[in-house]
Amino acid sequence: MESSEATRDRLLQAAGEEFACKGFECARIREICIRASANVAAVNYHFGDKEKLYIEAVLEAHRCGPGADEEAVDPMAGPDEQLRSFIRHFLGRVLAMQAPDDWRHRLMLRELLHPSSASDALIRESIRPRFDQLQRILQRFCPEAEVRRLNALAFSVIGQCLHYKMARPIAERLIGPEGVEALDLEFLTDHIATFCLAALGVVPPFDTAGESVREESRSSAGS
Amino acid sequence: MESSEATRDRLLQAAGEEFACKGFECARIREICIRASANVAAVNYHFGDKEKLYIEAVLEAHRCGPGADEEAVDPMAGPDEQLRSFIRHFLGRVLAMQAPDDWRHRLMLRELLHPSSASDALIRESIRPRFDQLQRILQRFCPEAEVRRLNALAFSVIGQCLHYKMARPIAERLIGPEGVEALDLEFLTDHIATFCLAALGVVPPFDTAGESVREESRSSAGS
DNA sequence: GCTTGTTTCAAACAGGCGTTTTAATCCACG
DNA sequence: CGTGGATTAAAACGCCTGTTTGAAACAAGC
Repeated sequence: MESSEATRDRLLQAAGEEFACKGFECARIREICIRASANVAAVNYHFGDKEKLYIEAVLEAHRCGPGADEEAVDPMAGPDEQLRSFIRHFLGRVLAMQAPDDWRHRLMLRELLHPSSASDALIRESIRPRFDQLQRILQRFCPEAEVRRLNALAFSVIGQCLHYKMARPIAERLIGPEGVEALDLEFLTDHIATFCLAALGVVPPFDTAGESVREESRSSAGS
Repeated sequence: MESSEATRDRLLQAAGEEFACKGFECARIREICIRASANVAAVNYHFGDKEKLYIEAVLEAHRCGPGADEEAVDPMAGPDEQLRSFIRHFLGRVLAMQAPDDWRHRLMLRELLHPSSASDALIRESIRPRFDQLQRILQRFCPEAEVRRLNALAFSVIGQCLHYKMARPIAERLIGPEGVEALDLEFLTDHIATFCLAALGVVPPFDTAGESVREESRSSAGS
C-alpha cells in the first residue's frame, strides 16, 4: 500500500520534466513512463488519465517550488531598496528558468500561459501574493495613484523582467548568444531597477553614456 | 496550371489560421483541408509535407503583413517624439494580435518563439530593421552608451510592450478582464513612453499620484 | 498455505495522425 | 474527338497515440 508510493512519485517527477519542456500535448505518456521506469498502465492506475497526471504534476511542482525566499524583501527597508530587492529576486528566478534542473518553474509558467484547472492554486498561492507585494511597494512611490496606473506600473516592472525568458530565442538571434550572456543577473538587476526608479523620480535618470549616477557619486561631498 | 493556384492559396490561408492558433504540432492537416475546401492529398501535392506547408504559410503571412507603415516614425522629429511614435506603433500591433483576424502576426510571433527555418526571413526583414530603428532612436538619447546598455534599453522598451500579449491570460486573472480592458492603446502608449522618457531624463518622472507632468504644464509661463 | 487486496506487467485496443496510392476528373491543344 | 499533363478525389497505409485488459507478482492476515 505505502510501498509503491515510490512509483507514483517517480511518475510525478518524470511527468513534470516532460511536460515542462514539451507541453501537455507533445509530452508522451510512454516517454514519461520510461523516464520513471514504470509501466504505461501505471499512469492510468495511479492518476486515471494523462490530464489528471498533468494537473498533479503541476501542483506537485508548485508545492516543492516556493517557500524558501518567500519574504526576501525587507519590510523595514526604504521603498527604493525594496523595489531593487524585488527585481533582483524576480529576475533571478526568470533567468534561472533556463537551467535544465529548474523544470518546476518552467512548468508553472507554461501552465500560466495556457491555464487549466491547476492554475487556480498557482495564481492564488504564488502569483497573487507577489503581485500584491509589488503593488504595495509601488504604492509607496505613488500613494495617490489610481488602480489603473498602479497596474500599468507593476506590468512595466514585470514585463521588463519576464522579457528575458519569453523572448530569449529572438534575443539570441538579434544580439547574439554572447550579447545575451553579457546581460547577466547583476547588470540587469541594476539596469531595470535604475530604469524604474528613475521613471519614478527616486534616482537620477541615465546620462548620455547610458550610465546611472548612484548615491555615492551624487553626494560626493557627503562622506 | 494557373487555374488551381486558387487551391494553393486557400490552403496557405487556412494553414496560416490553423497554425496560428494551435501551433505546428497541434494543427491538423485534415482540419486545414476542410477549412480550405480541399482534399488531404492537396497538401502533399502542392507543398510536399506538413512542415513545408508550415514554412510557406509563415512566409506568406510575413509577406502580406508589413509594408504599410514601415517608416511610420518621422525621421525629422525629435528623439522623444520618435520614441513615442515607435511605442505607439509597436504596442498597437501587439494589442491588435488579440483580434481573431490578425492571425498573421500571431503566427509570426509563434515562429519567433519556436524558430524553424522560416524565422531567418522574419528576423532579417521584419524584426531586425525595427530593432535597429529602436536602437538608433535610443542612441540619440545616449550617444556614448556601450552596446550592452543599448541592448538592455531596447529590451526595456520592447519588454514592456510585448508583456501585454505574452502575459494576457495571467493579467486577466490578476486584475480582471475589465482591468485589462482599461489598459487601452492610448493609455498604455502614454504610460510606457513617459516611463521610458522619464528614465532617460527627457520628461519629468511620475509624481506621487502616478501622473506625468507633460510639456504644457512644465513651461506654464512660456506661452 | 491459502486468501485477499494491491501493484506491476506485457499485450492488445480503437482511434487519429501524416502520408501515399490509384484512379477519376478537368482543361487546353492538335 | 482525342490525347496528355495537371489537378482533385476517395481510400488505404503504417505508425503512433492514450487507454484498457487480464493475468502475474507481491505482501499481509488468518
